Amino acid sequence: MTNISKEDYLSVIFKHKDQNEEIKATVIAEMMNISGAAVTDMLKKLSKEGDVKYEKYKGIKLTKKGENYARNMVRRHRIWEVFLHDIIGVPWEKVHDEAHRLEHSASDELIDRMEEMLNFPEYDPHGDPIPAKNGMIPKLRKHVPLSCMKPDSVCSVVRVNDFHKEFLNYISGIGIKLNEKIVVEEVRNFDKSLRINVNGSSFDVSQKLADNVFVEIVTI
Amino acid sequence: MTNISKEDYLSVIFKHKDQNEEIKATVIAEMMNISGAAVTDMLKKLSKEGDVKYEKYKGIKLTKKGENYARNMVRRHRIWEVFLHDIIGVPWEKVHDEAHRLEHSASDELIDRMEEMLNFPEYDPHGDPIPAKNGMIPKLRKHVPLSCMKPDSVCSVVRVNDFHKEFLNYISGIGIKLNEKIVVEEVRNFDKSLRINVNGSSFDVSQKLADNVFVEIVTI
DNA sequence: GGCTAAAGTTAAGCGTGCTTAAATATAATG
DNA sequence: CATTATATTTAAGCACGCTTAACTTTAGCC
Repeated sequence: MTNISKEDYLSVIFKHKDQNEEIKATVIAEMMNISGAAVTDMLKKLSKEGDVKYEKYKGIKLTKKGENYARNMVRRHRIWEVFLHDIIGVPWEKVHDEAHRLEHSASDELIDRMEEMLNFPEYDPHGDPIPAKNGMIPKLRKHVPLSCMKPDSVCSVVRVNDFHKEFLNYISGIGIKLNEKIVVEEVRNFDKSLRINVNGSSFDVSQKLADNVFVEIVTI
Repeated sequence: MTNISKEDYLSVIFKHKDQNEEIKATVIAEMMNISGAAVTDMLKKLSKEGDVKYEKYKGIKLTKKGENYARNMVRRHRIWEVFLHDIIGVPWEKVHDEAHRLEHSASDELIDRMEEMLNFPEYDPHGDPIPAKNGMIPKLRKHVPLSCMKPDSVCSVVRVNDFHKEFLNYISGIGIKLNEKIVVEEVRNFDKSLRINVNGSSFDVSQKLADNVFVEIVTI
């Protein structure tokens, strides 16, 4: 098993933990765009190497070892993201893919040096927390999807999902960025679309969009 | 054939051109630390893809296509080297390996952006020329190995070979760096070792070392 | 020119990470 | 609880980039 594949599998399993309880093989396959058979295959190898605890038809769980490995990969990825974004000026929507390619290649030494240059950032450009070298993961401010907000409330962007490039491109185009203030002007019940005001300009956004922007409530 | 392997083969062939005429399969094998059989194998594939002109037992030559590909890889590598060295502060002797891992992963866009940040450098940290986006390769100043210098002559470092980490580490330890002035104080005929003065301090260096430091003559 | 050493090639095989198709286990539903 | 749908696993096979061992060509030397 080459490291890059292993790293990708472990990262996917690790990142999923934030959201649900135990990841399904199907989900891994989907996230990585590979067949289910490939997942079963790799799980056996990862299990043999002690990175996941895995029993046929039962469940998939990172071992302590696997979790450490994965957390470090997420760390590497997110430090690259900040570096690319803040230092090199790579635009929001391109940061993820670029970082994904680079995260496997840099030495830990280089990652640490970049982290230092960046002054030990706690969050990546999408608002996701960056695990520290010692394993600590910064807490996120309490946040809800923008789609939950009521009319005439005000909120501030804490995190955005980075699954979809077009989405990131679009929202950055209308001025949404981390810590940006959003005023919810109107919520339409029939389709849950919202009229929001960002930095003085108003835009209509779908519920789907609002589902993927997470905000801290400023005024209800 | 995955890109990374192809890229390595083409780079090795390309870089060799500076020195000799036509590269031998044995040399490729040595440089890449693989068997001769693997080289033959890959040459067939590269030939089929039109990157090298290759005839059994005859010779190995890059096609125009292969040369463009290779030149771009060398470009990528050397821009990474400058970036790592100048921006991130990676020490001289670690720059090559780190860049080698990264050169396969970055997008061309990122490379261009880094080049711009660096103000379109012409030489990498070892003094090797960086091919421009349009394919132009900066000329090197006229230079000779330090080992050719006569006693009481003065020279300036133009380029160093970057094959060996310990070597780079050692020479940087005694103050040798690009454009540094070196005064040759003494040359011993029996072993061709030299006593040189760098930045006020004197050191004895072997011929072997001096063979790998290339200098421009200031005073004969 | 003939012989040997060196260089290069072929053949067979291996580990990796996939694939598809078929088999089997689990979950969901009436 | 039986049946169907879904999830997972197995089996067979493939492309890749290697390896070693055996073979062939070329180059160097007398």
